[in-house]
Amino acid sequence: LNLPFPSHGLFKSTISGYGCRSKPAPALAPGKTMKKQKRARQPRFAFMTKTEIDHLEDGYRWRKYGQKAVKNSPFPRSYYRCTNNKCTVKKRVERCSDDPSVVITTYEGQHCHHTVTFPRGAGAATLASQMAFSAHHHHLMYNDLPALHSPTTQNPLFSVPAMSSSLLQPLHCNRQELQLASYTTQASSISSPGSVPAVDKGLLDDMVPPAMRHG
DNA sequence: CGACTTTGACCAGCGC
DNA sequence: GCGCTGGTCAAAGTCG
Repeated sequence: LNLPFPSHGLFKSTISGYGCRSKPAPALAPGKTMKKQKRARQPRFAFMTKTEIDHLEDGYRWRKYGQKAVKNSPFPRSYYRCTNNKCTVKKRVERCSDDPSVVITTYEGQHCHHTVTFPRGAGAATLASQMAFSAHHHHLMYNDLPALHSPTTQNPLFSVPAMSSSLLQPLHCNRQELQLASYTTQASSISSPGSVPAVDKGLLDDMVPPAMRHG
């Protein structure tokens, strides 16, 4: 699934000092690793989901590789990597410090494969995956969060003609980069087997790619 | 036993 | 230069 995430002017990539690391260098002492190296930055996008579930199932398998307490937030941030060894996509999951019911998921990179499976059936594509796809489809996600420290973030950033206003609500957190939009969803609608996602069919049809809908 | 999570340590970038 | 912070590693632990 090679989704291009165009770097919109507003979201001009400004990732600097972003952590990178290579394999341990042989010359290093045991237990010591070369932590970071310059690496081509990956496209990033994030979305907020109002849910009690920390780790939303999005059709991919993720392995957690770290968790850190972050400044200005009482909630830890979790780091996940796609378990596909050819896929370098990562995601960070944290809760909004202002609204603990809001989970902020930041994806970095692009999957080089399709979703591994939808355990609850292809028709039960999770809302998270819909969000992720929609991010690309409507170009509405906030790419490269650090770039959002722009004065323009004082106002709502997005108009989303394809989505109902009941699904997309402005959200105001004390973190600048979070003064964006959020999807309001029901956690139960995400995780309940066989339940209908909190989107109407027309919207779902618009959000979920054919490859995710078959079956 | 393999896949996954937890957790402390390590390291680079950045601001002062 | 130093301390803070974020991102990652990797060993140990947990689970099915």
